[in-house]
Amino acid sequence: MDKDKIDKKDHILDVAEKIFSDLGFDGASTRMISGEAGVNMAMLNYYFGSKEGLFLAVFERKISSFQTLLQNIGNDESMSSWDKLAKCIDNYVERIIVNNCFQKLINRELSMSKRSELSDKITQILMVNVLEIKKILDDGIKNGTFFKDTDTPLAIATIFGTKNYIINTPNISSLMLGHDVRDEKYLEEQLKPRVKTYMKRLIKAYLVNDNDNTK
Amino acid sequence: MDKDKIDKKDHILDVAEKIFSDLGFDGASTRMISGEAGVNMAMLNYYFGSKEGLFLAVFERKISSFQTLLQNIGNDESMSSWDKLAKCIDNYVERIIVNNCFQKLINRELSMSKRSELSDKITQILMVNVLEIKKILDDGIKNGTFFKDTDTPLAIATIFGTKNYIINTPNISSLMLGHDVRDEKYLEEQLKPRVKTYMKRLIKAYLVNDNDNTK
DNA sequence: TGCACTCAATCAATCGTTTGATTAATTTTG
DNA sequence: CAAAATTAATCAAACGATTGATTGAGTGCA
Repeated sequence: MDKDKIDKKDHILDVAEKIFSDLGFDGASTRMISGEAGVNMAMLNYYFGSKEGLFLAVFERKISSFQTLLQNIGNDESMSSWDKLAKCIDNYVERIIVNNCFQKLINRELSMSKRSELSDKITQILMVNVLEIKKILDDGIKNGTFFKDTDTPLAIATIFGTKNYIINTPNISSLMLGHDVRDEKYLEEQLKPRVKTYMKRLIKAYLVNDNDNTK
Repeated sequence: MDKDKIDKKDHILDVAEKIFSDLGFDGASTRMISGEAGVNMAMLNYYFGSKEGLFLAVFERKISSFQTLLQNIGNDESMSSWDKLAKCIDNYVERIIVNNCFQKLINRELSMSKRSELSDKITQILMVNVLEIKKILDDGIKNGTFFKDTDTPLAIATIFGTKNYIINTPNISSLMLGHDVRDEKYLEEQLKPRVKTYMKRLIKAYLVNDNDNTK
């Protein structure tokens, strides 16, 4: 039946996403993916044409779900600049667990030196998030809520970069934290609230500081 | 002569570093490296044991000088905790931006979770640097210089993560900053001092804050 | 029968590594 | 000192394994 075919393709994409995320494009083999997915190896080429076609299919599926997710970021006029930013941070940290293996894929692709159509597409989509936060920061500086000499681009790099570091280098962050950051229970119950608290305190100390912050 | 042998090994390491950085560990082949370096393929195994051994040799050469630098800072009794940390940040920013293509490689390999042998060794080497900074932070907390409720592991994640984000996602950070972060002149003359200033101000605001920082 | 799907078997290419022979350099020995 | 013995360095060739991809025979359903 048609639905079964779609389910099977989707299942292959699920497995491929995981394996590509763990091992990279070169490190992942088509045999491994087909074996893990429980399908014949020839199915990958039959469905997706090639290994690269499979990789692109994984990406496009994720990106389309990303785009709809981004649409419900609204601008609440009743909130202060800081409350908006705090809510952004909370929401952002909240989402790191759901897509964390895909996040690794995205960052690895973006770090490749060659400029591809794919990385341009990813950049464009991620910039929506970035610009959302940038707008909040700029507004807050304009209305005097935030430190006027704030380095906005670097502050954004800190928010995204800190999270990326924890997720993308799990070996190191696990050693630092004393727990396996890949353990979902620990992630949900301990690390998530901890990162939220830390990130807001860090950013607030930098942005909303009324003593001498110039040296 | 002995010096020639060292020069040849060094030349191989130079070439290997470039190719590994461009293509990743899996993407780079031993044939490509030996061909580019103008040596017989067997020499790689003769000198470095294996492809992985070659990679680790490249890696250790890169990081060893930074490691001793960090240790010298940490062991300097004449500096305050904050001055030590500030110097670490300065040196770190100074260093990574020069070697940014290799840094990207390291992060790519680390983000692949399953390759046990290689990533474990990289982790082990990088942890020396992490622990050096952790020691400075812990000392500063103990002697009252730093905020007592500092989340040390996450603060470290911020230092490393912010820098990683800037250089690993050059497309995005270039758009944010309004300049191409891959332009070496801009990197050297503008971005580097800017990141140093920002990073120290950010960390200081978080660590050395005497007003209410608990909410 | 016709069509979409599935499979084991196999393809050529490339991978990292090993081998055995050869040359260059060094040390030991008479 | 010179010949001999030993070690180190280098090379072309080939190793077995694995890679992504293809084949052609078969499957079951419409």
